[in-house]
Amino acid sequence: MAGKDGRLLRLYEELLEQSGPQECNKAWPRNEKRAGVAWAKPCWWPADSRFEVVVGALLAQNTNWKNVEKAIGNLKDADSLDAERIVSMRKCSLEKLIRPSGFYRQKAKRLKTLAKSFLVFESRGSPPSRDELLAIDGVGKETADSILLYAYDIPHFVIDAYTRRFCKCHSLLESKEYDDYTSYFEKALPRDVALYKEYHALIVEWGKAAGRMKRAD
DNA sequence: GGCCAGGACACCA
DNA sequence: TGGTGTCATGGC
Repeated sequence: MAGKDGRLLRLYEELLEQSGPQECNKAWPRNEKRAGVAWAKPCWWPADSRFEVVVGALLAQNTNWKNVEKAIGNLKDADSLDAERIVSMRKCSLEKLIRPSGFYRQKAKRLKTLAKSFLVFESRGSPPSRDELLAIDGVGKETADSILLYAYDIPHFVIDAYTRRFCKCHSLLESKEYDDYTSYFEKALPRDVALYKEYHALIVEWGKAAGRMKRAD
């Protein structure tokens, strides 16, 4: 572990001890219909398929996860949580289904574009690169890293509002640059998908608990 | 009624 | 390059 930030690892161990593992290692059935990279369901990220992770990553932008769950629930109820269905359905119909997630007009347009790209990645049988994701309208760095880590098991540490808050609270780092956080975490931690998922999940749960405590004051 | 929540992008100086 | 406005719902 030479060269790695011991403090970040110690904080990880503390969170793990306090909250327990957020992500189990159990391999789930490969339930993707199409060819592609093997899909093992991540337990912490609530999704039944790779495409559901992709949809969740986009819909979660600047909104509460409960609103995302409602939108995804609507898609499931309409039997429309499927890339081909989303590509082919009318935009106004998609808007109605994802309305609870907020910014629904913008997200419906972007979701259709993302679903089209998803089909390309699946049909060629290889995961997207980060640059390919970033070239898609509505996919920024956080969304791209969430998709790579949770949908494709590619080690990119996800920097979200909770991660920034965690770094600030523990006086680790404070910056406006996304890449500053990325390089901090990825230099300090061993490059490991399970570790990245678990650490991010623990940070999110830490952030939610901190938020609840703050509101209770 | 106001604030916040697992962002991204366009526009302007 | 940095700041600001826009997109919008739902829970507390």
